[in-house]
Amino acid sequence: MPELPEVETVRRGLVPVLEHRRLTRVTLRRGDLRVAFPPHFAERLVGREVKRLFRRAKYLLAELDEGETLVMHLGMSGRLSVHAQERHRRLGRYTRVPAPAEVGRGPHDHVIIETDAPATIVFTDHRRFGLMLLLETATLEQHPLFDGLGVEPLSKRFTAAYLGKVLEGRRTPIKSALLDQRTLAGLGNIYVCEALFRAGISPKRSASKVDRARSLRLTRAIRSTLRQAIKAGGSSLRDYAHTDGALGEFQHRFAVYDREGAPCPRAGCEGGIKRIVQSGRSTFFCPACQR
DNA sequence: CTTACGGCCTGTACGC
DNA sequence: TGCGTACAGGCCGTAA
Repeated sequence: MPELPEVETVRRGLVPVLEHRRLTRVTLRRGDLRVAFPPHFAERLVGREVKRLFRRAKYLLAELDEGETLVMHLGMSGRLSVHAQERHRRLGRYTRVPAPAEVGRGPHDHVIIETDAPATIVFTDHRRFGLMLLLETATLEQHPLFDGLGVEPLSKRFTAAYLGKVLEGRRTPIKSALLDQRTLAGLGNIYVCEALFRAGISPKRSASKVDRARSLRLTRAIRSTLRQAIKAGGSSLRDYAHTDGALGEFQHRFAVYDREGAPCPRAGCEGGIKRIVQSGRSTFFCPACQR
């Protein structure tokens, strides 16, 4: 799935069942994701409290007590679904009624996390490009996964000046440079295509030849695209869904992505959307308005 | 150093 | 219907 807006939407869905909650049970159904689970992964999580749930690039991070952080990445096809458990009052005490037995029983359900919300969270990933790790909070930024990531595109540090600086001297096309998480953290193929269209920049333009005016337009286009996508709950194409199973809506607003042959949506433009392949990935753009 | 490419997995859509 | 091929939102290791 998931680029920044999708991961952010999932994060918001998980906050009520994770933040300031305790992990009561963790079950691993299979252990062969892109990165193997650390030893005793499940046992180490049980009983821990989640202090906050935040996002860096496309990573979801649950900061736990005792100085450790649970790192989650959804890869291409990962999903996190929340199944609320009921709380019944019986004999003056609250008794938990577990989620139905079929929850977490799918062939690609890898991890089941129960919390005292009470709720069951299931991590599903049929392509197994996702990962879950437990890392020390203090040295998180130095870990190879995070060391060298670019700035967050929705933070104050993301400015036209920053963009100009990180694109300087790069000989690769702007499309490829924006997909590189060291340039900017969190963009993927969809939102790069959409932002370049909004900024009127050709995906084939050399990154080093994105001038001042263009980098200003691009900065604004990236911010507006991401903000609107988050507001729409992300884009649901194949695997992506919210934690409650609802679908995102932003796919209905794509100007270029997956619209090969469609007329360019810009008023007054007679051109059509073209698809090309750049470093092995599909790029969609309007050759008439993107220069 | 930078950049390009293949591979990791499985599922789905499409053409014959 | 069945089969083969291409492709999919990410990332990493290797090679040039």
